[in-house]
Amino acid sequence: MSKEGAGVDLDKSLGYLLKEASTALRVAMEEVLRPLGMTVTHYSCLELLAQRPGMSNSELARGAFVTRQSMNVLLQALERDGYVARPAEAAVGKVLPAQLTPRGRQSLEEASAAVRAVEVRMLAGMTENEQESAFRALRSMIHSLRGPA
Amino acid sequence: MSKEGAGVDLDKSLGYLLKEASTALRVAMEEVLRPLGMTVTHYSCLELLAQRPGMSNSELARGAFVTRQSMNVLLQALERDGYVARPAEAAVGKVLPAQLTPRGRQSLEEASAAVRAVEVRMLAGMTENEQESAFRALRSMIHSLRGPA
DNA sequence: CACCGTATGTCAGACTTCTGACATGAGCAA
DNA sequence: TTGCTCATGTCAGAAGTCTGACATACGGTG
Repeated sequence: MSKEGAGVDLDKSLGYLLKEASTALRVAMEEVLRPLGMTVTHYSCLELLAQRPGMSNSELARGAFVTRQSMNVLLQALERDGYVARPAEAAVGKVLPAQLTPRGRQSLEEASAAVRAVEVRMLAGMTENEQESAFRALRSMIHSLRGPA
Repeated sequence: MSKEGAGVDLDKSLGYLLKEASTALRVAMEEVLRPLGMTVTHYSCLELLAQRPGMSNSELARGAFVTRQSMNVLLQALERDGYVARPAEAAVGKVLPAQLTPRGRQSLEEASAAVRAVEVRMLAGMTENEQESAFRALRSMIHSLRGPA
């Protein structure tokens, strides 16, 4: 186990650290969601629908950071299992607004509590100011990355 | 396109923002790596090997945040294509130390420059102090998430 | 009106990554 | 020594996600 190499500049890369943090968060979420029989994307979809009922498949995909094809697969499963309901036909255009069923809402409740606990744990040891500046830093990175293609 | 809903607290969640930033970074990296015929994991593996020659499959997996099974699949492809070399048998134990071939080193050079440019773009508009505090914040989050299982 | 660009929902196939499992080898303790 | 624990490399199958493609529908401009 060669633990010590050169002064690997990966240790100084904010990009690498960002991926590391994101992975740690995903792993922690998977840990608490697995006992509930839920994946992270699964949960994300339900959470988005709880906060904005009527979102379309494509909107959900953007909100969960996956392609609309992936979200479609998930939505069909969630619909089949009774967590989500969509009209059979679009009232206007092709957009099918999705909604949580009572079962979906109930399932989300446990998951949401578990995920909130993870986020609280993640922020433990950070002051309000530190959280605020981290928030602004992440916003800035996102903006810069998306800007000049 | 209902863009305005309730005051979605996802907009205030550092966890959500973390995932958003990480996704933006991954997308930006994929954009510049695709013309080079490389994926992010592909690049990560080569970069790790450049900085710490002789890393094992399992070590590389941890460094690239994937399972050792996934890294093994990638490593076999990289070996087949001549980017990486591993001894046929372990000198001691089962660990097979991997190394970049000249071709791997050359391929990495272009990729590394492209990725560095992305990171520079990401940090544009942030002062040295802001970067430093973002660094500490991410480190803190990682530590807190991994600590109390 | 017709046209074109954009966005959506969906299907199909391929790729990547994961989980589960097994055998091997190092390290340590009894 | 024997036994136990942990880590590693690897194979096989399952699950998730992606790219590519198509038909459809809206919104603007000619």
